[in-house]
Amino acid sequence: MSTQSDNIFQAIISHAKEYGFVFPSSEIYDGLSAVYDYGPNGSELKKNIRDYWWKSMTQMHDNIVGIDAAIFMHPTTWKASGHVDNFSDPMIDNKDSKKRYRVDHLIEAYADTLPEAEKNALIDEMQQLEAATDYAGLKKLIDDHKIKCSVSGTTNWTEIRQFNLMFKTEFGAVASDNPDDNIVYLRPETAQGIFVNFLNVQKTARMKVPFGIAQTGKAFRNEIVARQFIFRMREFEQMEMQFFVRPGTEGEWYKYWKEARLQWHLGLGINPAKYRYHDHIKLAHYAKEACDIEFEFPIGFKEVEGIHSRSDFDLTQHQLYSKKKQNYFDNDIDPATGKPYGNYIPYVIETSIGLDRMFLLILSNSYEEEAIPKEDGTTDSRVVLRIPAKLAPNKLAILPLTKKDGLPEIATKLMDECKPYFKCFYEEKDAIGKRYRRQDAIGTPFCVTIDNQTPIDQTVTIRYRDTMQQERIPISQVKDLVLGMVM
RNA sequence: GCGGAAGUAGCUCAUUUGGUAGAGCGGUAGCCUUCCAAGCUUCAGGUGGCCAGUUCGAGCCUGGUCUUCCGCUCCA
Repeated sequence: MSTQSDNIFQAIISHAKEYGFVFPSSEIYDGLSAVYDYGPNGSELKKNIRDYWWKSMTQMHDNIVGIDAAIFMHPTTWKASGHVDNFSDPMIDNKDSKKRYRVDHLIEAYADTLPEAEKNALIDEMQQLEAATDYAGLKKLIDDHKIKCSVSGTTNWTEIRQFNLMFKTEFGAVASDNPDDNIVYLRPETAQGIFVNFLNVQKTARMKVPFGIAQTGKAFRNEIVARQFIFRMREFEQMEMQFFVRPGTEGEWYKYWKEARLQWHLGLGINPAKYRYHDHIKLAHYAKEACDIEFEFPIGFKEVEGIHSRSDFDLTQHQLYSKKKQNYFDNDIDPATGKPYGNYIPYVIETSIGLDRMFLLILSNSYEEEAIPKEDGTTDSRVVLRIPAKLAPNKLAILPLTKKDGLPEIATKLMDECKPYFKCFYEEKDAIGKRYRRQDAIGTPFCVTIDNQTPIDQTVTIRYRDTMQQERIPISQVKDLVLGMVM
């Protein structure tokens, strides 16, 4: 990361706070690590992004429907999904070098130095201990083999501790004798709320494969390192769509959604050169094929969205753990046999985008510090957020040039006319130039100014944020003109 | 978690060796202004991150603590 892009990132964070987009959580108590709050402009922008996604999924696809599942889920959900076992890595620290290791990495690195037979025996033993979550046994394994820290060269280890990905809490007001009875997790992904409702949705909405279920909502993960502003948060919001397909067709649907999702991003008018795919080589336990859509943030190319071919892993797991059939009966005729495709567990293509990351993407892509040459030879500066008009917190600022001569009355009338259709901002104080700059700073795409000519011929000037150009139009056309640009 | 740096007004920063804090910008209210951060005036805003210690006296010295930033470590 260069110093310059680092400075831009810092400037964006400051700007976000100063103009009411993003505040550090609980700031008066010195903040809470990796948690942030969205302010007045931020919550509008975030909502607009969410709505834009939701509409593109559910309204623009007649084979995708939405749900809103609870954050709390039955704890067995997370055993079935693999989150309980696969995402709690045991860790160990060397007391001399202060280095922290994942226990499996430490033992595997040591095993690589051994002859083949000894190596395999050691790995086997480790895996059995891991499966039994026998931390004492793993520690003994490290001690018995005198495994050293590569930095300090000593065997002075702490006890093995578990790193928990999921937040745990207690369910029910009455304590149980067995504390495990009451544990629920805050969901680490929204996807499982879709999977456990697969048949409910399919039957009640009368959906036929291929079809999708969309959902937006909060998810929670204990990150090891909490940095990089809202890019990596402990509480964050996902926008996910799980698309259920006939087995054997998952390859073509994976390709379809991989392409469709990038087009969604480009449809916002963002420079294609700032995007790239990152295909996964090493796949998660549930994945068949997977890629990320990465965006060039000021901190480098980072993942915004993932497209995963999850096979029938999740539904099969839930069938296993719940003992409830998750079959779908496909009445369509298979041309190969002349008979219906019949019963099967559908395969799933997942598209999963981080709403907060998308927010940061829009902010990063929009932020610009501009130098403007003035007529007298000096230069002016402005900070402008070139937020796509359809996502901007405010669509239109209505500005009477002065507070006199009946101009505020005309402006208020225009405000009342436009308000039901899109978010407007009214301001009559300070010089017009200052008001324009304030709107630039929060990304308002259009300003109209009511001046002394307005009462005479019912025209106003409309000023465009990106070019700073203005033109004179009839006041009666303002609403439809803006509406046409923001829909 | 480890190492380094930094915490003074909403923001950016001053306050020469210890003597109870200032400026610019921003905000507020008004005047004047007919289109890009203009001018004049008004007002508000800080127990100097927090807690101890040294001292007659601490924003400044000492210790602790918290937070943030940078680097390392980890990352489905």
